[in-house]
Amino acid sequence: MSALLDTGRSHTCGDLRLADEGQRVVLFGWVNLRRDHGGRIFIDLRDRDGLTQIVFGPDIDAGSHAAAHDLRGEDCIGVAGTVVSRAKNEGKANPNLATGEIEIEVNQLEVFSSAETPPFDVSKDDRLDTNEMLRLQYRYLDLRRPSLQRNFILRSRLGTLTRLHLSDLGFLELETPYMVKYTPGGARNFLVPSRLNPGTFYALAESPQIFKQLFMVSGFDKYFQICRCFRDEDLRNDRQPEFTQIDVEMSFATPERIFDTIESLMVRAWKQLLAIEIPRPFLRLTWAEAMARYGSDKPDTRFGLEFSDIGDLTRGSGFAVFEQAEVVKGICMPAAHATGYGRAKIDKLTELAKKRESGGAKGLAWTRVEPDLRWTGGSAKFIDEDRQKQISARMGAEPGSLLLFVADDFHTTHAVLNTIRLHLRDELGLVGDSKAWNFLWVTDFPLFEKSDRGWVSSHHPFTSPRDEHVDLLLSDPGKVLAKAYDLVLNGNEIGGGSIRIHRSDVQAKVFEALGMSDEDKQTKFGFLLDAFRYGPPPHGGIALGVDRLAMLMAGAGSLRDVIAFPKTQKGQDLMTNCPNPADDAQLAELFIRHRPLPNAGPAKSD
RNA sequence: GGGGCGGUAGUUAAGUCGGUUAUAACGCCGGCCUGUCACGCCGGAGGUCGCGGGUUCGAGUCCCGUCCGCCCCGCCA
Repeated sequence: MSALLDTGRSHTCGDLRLADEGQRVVLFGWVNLRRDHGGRIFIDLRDRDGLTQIVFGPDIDAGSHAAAHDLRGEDCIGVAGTVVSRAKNEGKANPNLATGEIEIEVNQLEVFSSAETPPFDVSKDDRLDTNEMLRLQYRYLDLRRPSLQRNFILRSRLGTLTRLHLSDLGFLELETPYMVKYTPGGARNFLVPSRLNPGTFYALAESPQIFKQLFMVSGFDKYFQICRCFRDEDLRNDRQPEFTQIDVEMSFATPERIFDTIESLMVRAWKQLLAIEIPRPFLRLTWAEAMARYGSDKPDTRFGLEFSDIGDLTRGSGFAVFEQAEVVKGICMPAAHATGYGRAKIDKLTELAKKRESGGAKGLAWTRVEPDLRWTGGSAKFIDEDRQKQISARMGAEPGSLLLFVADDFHTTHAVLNTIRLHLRDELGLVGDSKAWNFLWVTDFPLFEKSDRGWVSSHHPFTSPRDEHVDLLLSDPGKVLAKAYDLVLNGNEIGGGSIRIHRSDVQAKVFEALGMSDEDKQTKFGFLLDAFRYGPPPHGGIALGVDRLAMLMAGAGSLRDVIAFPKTQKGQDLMTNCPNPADDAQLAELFIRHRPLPNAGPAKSD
């Protein structure tokens, strides 16, 4: 039996202040750091709320003092004692601690459990520089660190606030299945074999998309859910195989009504969780404009270096590189940054521009701008002076500016200049310690994208085209714009959605444009098409990535720092050693035959 | 599927041109210490240099293969 446990905790380790002096308190927590001076032992006691210094001495309580000698880092203990002012107690306040003006003189110590020496230093929290493999293997210890605890406390509050806010606005939180019908196309699914139906599979839901639309058909006109989604694609720093989204759908929606809902949620979250006021309405850019000015559908609008289209000015210049290209665009580096940007750095940029993963330009043209806006160096000798001045003026150049050009097809030019622009952002520290939060709606995405298998949906096949483009669906699918939108924050896509199709004739045309056979439609989405025969309301919605939101709000460097038990880049959980092989009996029950693998073993065996 | 970076003590890292017993800091263990807060002082233990093979008189170092981690491209309706 534990006396202290029965008494109960009176305060957390972040609670106590000078005003509490003289109180008898009970604290529970972990030994963070221990400073043993012989006759005085100081311990920083840690819980998720903070640190409190506790003091042991033979004159305070001989038994506790003796026992404290054997305490070690990460022991879990309970203490009872008196709150005293450090100043009055021949000590000094610690300005680095919220509780730094007081300490607890302990006269009752109980060791709930002692800890082995941890594999890494839990108390050192300033840099999470331990090998991430080890951190993930001992995730429960990693999660004891205050910086990670802060992230998860923030994340928890974001969820609570979202539920409150959307409920206030009249939304219902409804659940949809995670085990759903397998429909190939789109993101790769995780499959779950069905024992009761041998040879068949469920898929783990990659999104609640179709079900939330059916909720609209059912008349639950405002729905939301904070739900998990599963996609069997390769991982990235900001991509995990299972992730959480705030899923929202509204009947009788317009894009503006959805923007209003989401903007109010974001503003409230930033205000309550970060004490930051975000101005409304958020900036809006059409997809075409975003591509033209930034070469990206998720532009970072915290800094300039926007593109200039100079195709019309280079026509007839005689400079083959420019003349033979479909699109000629440039970025103007202001003199302040261009000074000291020497030939070596320009060569590095050229190298970057040529890399396949940057977009693979044939080269990077450049020049410097003179006081009279004429050029020197680089491409100067290929362009006559009149054109030089015109281009300089178009690009907003000043004396000393460095101009960078890419001339290629539409896709390559924009992709490469986008890479260059983001590279310059990081290299020149253009956003640096900026506390800017630039929210942006990107609207009017193309409905379809060209792929090697023909036209495919940019968003998903239930996305509504703009009304005036319905007639183009079959005649000129590439020109059709969608009632689709993304929410972008500082260059990160944090959400996306659309107004959906609710008219079966329009849906039929979209399926046709996508080259889906009648059979295909019926097997994959028959139930949805059926549902739409019974008075579906016009509707639309959006999904926000909770993990990315939490990552940005917390200032975390990786999605893994806001997911409690994340997977590695190979999709493994190093703590539980998952995924792992299933035994033959279970496989037999599922009618799955075990075949020897080419080269692979279990997750990790040593 | 492709490109790049990395793996040395419990942790973080150094390790030159291939050459003596593989270093340092922190942590850990023992001792001393009544005002520290990254406490201090004295002493000590701790290594399959990711793994396998090769070159060499000799490999942490060079070569080949392989595993794992991270970042990026493809992929993510």
